[in-house]
Amino acid sequence: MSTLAETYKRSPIPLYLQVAAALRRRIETGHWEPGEKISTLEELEIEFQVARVTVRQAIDLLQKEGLVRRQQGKGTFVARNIRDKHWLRLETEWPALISTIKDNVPRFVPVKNPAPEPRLAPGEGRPAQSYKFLRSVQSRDREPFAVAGVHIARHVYERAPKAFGSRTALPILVEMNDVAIARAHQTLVIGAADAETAELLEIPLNAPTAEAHCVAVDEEGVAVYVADITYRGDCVKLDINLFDRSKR
Amino acid sequence: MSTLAETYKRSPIPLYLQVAAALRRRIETGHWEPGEKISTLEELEIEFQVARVTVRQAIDLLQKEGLVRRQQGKGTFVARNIRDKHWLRLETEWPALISTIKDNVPRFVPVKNPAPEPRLAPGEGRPAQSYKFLRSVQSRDREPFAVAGVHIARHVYERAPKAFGSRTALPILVEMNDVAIARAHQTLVIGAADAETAELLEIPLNAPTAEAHCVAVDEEGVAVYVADITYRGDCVKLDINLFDRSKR
DNA sequence: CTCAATTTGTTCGTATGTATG
DNA sequence: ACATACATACGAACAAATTGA
Repeated sequence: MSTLAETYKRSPIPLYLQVAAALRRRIETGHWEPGEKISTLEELEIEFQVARVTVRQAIDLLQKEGLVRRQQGKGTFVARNIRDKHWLRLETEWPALISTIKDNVPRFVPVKNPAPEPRLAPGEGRPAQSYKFLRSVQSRDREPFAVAGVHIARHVYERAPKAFGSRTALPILVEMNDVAIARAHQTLVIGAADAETAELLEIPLNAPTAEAHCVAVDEEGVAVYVADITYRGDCVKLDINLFDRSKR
Repeated sequence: MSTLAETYKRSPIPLYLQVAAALRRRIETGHWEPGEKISTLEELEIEFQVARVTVRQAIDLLQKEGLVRRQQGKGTFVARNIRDKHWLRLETEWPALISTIKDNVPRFVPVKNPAPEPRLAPGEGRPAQSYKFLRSVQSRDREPFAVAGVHIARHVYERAPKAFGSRTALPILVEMNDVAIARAHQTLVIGAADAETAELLEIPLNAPTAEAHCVAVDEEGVAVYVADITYRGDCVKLDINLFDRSKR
């Protein structure tokens, strides 16, 4: 028995969209190179076990997206001018992290009242008495790639409110050489865009996202910086250096 | 004008599924606690700007999933027995990584011929002359959470074929104290499950995944271990230690 | 040039799913 | 619960373009 049908049924999403996503992926991963001919309708309808019209509907979508070009009697071909995915590297080491975000220019967006409380997991430090909450959208080439919700301990914020209102917060914190950061860490999970995030990032509702939760703790164990950053899932790439004996 | 409609239109996915996913997420993130009453149909139809029947349809789904319980005349309530999401921590540091995967018991699955060539990005080392390719499913509590495709340099594999056929490869490599690993690194992106992965992981086609690409290089600069591991997106959590002056 | 094989394009009928008011 | 409109999915048949024998 075909287990493919079971896989389809696991999702309530229309068949042609499931097929389209599978084909899109083959193109993105290079399974089919730019300019190359993809499988024929007949091969695809057999492989995916769906009707001819359904495969066509899926390919219609890809054509609208500019991913493929069709030619009657010849076949369907991957477009030649696919811009290779430009990844946004999320840094996993402190100095690199700071230096990459230093020059980001966030667009600050109004905060709905009341401002949310920072979520602090056990071991992420004691909360400060009060926080200033800022919300901003980070863009590159006019395209938004992340929304950040940042809590800054009030006593830290008050020392440079203008700076915090115009630049990303972490580098400012680092430059304050009398606010010593003792520890910083970050967790990362895969999530999905809620309505507000989807609108700010210009992505579909529930599109996959990377949700970073970043906390910096001062020498008294107080969490002076608590950020929740939601990245577009389709552009982030983590590069983790596990081990390097050659340099050390 | 409502920008919500635009957000909906960005996705071809049926409205009630988009709404269902949004509600599901509120429950999973704890926006609505177990046992708590969720918004009324009327509130939801206003918030999401859809017809009442569409909201009902969305909630029907959640009820089938066992996430909510409805009571005529009272409201809809979050189920009390939602098992809290148990995250699978992906380690980002070498010793922790090795020790956590050391005791994993993979289930090896047949490899389709021909075995794929390892993908090596620039800077990831020279390829070995030949590789042995193994494919396995990793599970926890009987639930599969990752599929791994592992390339092991042939000359390394031949020294302990039985071990490589029954345990995870990295710890075996580490134990071979004459095969010196000079560098190891890992990249991580968000992907989507293809048909084969979906079936092995028992998730819907195109469900979000975390795709890890892990490479270990020996002292001659040869990539002796190249793994592509696909994790279920709904269970992985990265914990990245950015900075810790308190211990060092 | 013609013919056949291949491949995409189009249409029809039917059944079911989605969304509204 | 009902009536309505449109979308999704199937199978089948036929049309049109391309290719090579």
